[in-house]
Amino acid sequence: MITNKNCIIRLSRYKNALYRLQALGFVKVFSDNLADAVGGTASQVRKDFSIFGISGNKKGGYQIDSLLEKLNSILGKDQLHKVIVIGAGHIGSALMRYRGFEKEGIRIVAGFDIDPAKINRSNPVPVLSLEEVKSFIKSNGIRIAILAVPDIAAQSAADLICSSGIKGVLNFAPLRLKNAEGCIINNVNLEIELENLIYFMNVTEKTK
Amino acid sequence: MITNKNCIIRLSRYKNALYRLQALGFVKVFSDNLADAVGGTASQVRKDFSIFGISGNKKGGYQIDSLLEKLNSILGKDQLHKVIVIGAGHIGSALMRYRGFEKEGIRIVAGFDIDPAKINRSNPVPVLSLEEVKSFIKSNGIRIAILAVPDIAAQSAADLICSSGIKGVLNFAPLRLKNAEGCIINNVNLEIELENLIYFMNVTEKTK
DNA sequence: TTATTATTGTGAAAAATAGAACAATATGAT
DNA sequence: ATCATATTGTTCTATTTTTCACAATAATAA
Ligand SMILES: NC(=O)c1ccc[n+]([C@@H]2O[C@H](COP(=O)([O-])OP(=O)(O)OC[C@H]3O[C@@H](n4cnc5c(N)ncnc54)[C@H](O)[C@@H]3O)[C@@H](O)[C@H]2O)c1
Ligand SMILES: NC(=O)c1ccc[n+]([C@@H]2O[C@H](COP(=O)([O-])OP(=O)(O)OC[C@H]3O[C@@H](n4cnc5c(N)ncnc54)[C@H](O)[C@@H]3O)[C@@H](O)[C@H]2O)c1
Repeated sequence: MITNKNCIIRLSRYKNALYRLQALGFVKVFSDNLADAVGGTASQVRKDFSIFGISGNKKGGYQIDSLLEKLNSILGKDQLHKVIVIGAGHIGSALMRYRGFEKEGIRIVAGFDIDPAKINRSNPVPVLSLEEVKSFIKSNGIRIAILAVPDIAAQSAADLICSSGIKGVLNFAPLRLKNAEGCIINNVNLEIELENLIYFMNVTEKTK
Repeated sequence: MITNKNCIIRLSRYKNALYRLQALGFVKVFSDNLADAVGGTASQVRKDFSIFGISGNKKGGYQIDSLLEKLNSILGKDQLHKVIVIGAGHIGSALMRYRGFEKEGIRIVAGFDIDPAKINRSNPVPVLSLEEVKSFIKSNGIRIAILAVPDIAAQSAADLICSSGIKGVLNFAPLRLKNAEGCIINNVNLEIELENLIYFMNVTEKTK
């Protein structure tokens, strides 16, 4: 089993680059084209493919369409993923209004909030009461949730949705959540992203 | 020079955990407490500290206050960082309204948009015209920008701000930007984050 | 004071990841 | 039909990152 997160991120990048190349009319691609496109080495591209049993043609490179098919299958993109958002505040609303996920086969189907003032059943993405979340998850077979509630509420919200059948959570609250058995929690911590950027800005500055 | 991004992210996590412990009244901490708090191993905590010349006391652990001082200094948190946001749309507005950055010494001082309808000089965080961005960066000594414009506009916006003196960019547009010499661009790609989550959900499901 | 214990700091080992090298081979040229 | 060339697939090598292990030593107890 591949546990290398960076490797999987590269697969996503290859896939995105391939769509761009395809849109430009290209039919085949070489490992060094892909390396250029995502900022890696040709050797790593081939190694990544080799790990997943993807092969091309000696001297002929890779057929973009069949390569995309394989990558999409590995990345689970051969099906639509329904996602819910917990917390319809600033971040939650921005995500619910974002139309860019659809083209990736990711559809935000509903938001949930504890504040009655946030509830709106007639939105393009309806915002429902948190009390309905359990039954919504079960009856719609939802497996993925984005957590965008205040820090203080994040753990209890995570517990609630995981016990309702959610298998993967993308958490925006800047704290480490205890994850329930069988549920993966990934974090998007923007404070830390900025701190990281600042660190590397400072060291490159000093080195120069 | 340390180029290990994960290591720097861990330093941020240690720092955050230390503030929580401090708030709970703790004065000293051991490597295994920190390991528990951030989800790592005690020896990695000590190794991370050792890399940066941070030392504690044999049998006595680490003094939280002096440890925080050192981590904060490494992470550049002994000064306020002024940040601008380019693109006052969904994501940009959410970030500008977010009050959680202040406690991290990160202050969003202005937003910029190309759409006159988005301009609002009386907001708590004013939204100005993109035409003003160059002079704003120079006269306020801004070094960091968050890029939250549509994909199609991202490269030209990045070029503009980097040539105006920005040294670090946190980019939300889901594409790889060519970075100008002397300017670091880090990406927050939520599509890829979700894809990654889906991949690992699927493999753990299959393995189980 | 001396012994015991807990914890650090770090060098060495192991594991994971990336990169280089090159044989194998398909393609296109002559 | 043969040769030259370009590109893959994979093995081998190098680098990076993590973990282990334990001597050094400070704190505490006897
Ligand atoms: N807004 C940002 O730019 C930003 C940046 C970084 C991190 N974050 C983090 O993202 C999270 C959300 O931030 P935000 O700015 O959107 O906050 P927000 O206050 O705007 O929105 C939070 C929403 O969650 C709802 N809520 C509270 N408890 C709930 C519960 N138990 N179940 C469901 N809904 C609940 C609130 O009613 C509110 O609508 C926070 O943890 C914050 O730290 C936000
Ligand atoms: N909203 C989300 O949840 C989300 C999620 C993932 C990625 N993103 C990415 O973040 C970026 C912004 O998304 P959004 O939803 O906030 O878009 P948006 O359309 O709501 O906002 C973009 C803003 O940028 C402004 N703009 C356009 N060109 C500009 C320029 N050259 N300079 C300055 N401002 C300019 C527009 O006027 C608009 O106000 C996009 O690249 C998007 O793909 C957004």
